[in-house]
Amino acid sequence: MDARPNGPTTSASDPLPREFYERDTVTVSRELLGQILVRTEAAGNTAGLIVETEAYLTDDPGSHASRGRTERNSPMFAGPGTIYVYQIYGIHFCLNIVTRPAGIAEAILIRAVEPVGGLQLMKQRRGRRELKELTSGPAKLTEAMSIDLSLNEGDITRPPLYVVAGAGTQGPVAVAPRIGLGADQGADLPLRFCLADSEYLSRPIPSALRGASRPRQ
DNA sequence: CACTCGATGTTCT
DNA sequence: GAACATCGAGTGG
Repeated sequence: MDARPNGPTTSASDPLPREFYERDTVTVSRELLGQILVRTEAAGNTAGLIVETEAYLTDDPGSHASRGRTERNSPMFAGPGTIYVYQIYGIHFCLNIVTRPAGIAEAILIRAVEPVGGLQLMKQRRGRRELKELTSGPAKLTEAMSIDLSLNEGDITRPPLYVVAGAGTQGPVAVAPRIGLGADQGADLPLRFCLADSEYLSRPIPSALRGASRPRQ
């Protein structure tokens, strides 16, 4: 146990606290970049540096909650720090983290991470060796880190799935339209956040949005 | 190398 | 039928 005499007993490897998530969803989406997603389990631990997120907001036609509460999206209404895992196309899983207080359905989709721990395990689960193919997509990272519906409605502030402080955003952050949404789903809203220099993005940042902050290839 | 297409199960749009 | 995705096969520069 921690034996410090006074003050908060937090250290670099402690999960980020609930207060981190209980803020404006766009702010949290940006600030998750550069933090580390950790998955602990008996088979071994895996970890990834968060490099890409997307915000899904209230009255957002792209959100699963845009037409109200259903059995699937109910974790989105369950308060800050709630894990929302959904199955897409019946076969893949995507990881979201809820931000707003209970009753307000906003969440952040984790779209890509950079592998930083448990690489052997990730390669096994993904059936691939190339680092860039392990976690460069929302359903790739859940496969690599063994994230499925068993974690749905869980708590992102404690094991077996949580976030710890990483280096944060050191390089430029790119803001772009979200991926995979139709014209009637807010396809143009700038709610995708990326570490612009990362090699592990799910898709390239649109060239039109990549100017100023890019040093030069 | 870029692009297209079909197939894969579950949920709700 | 389409969806916040991925993979592999096929086609064409």
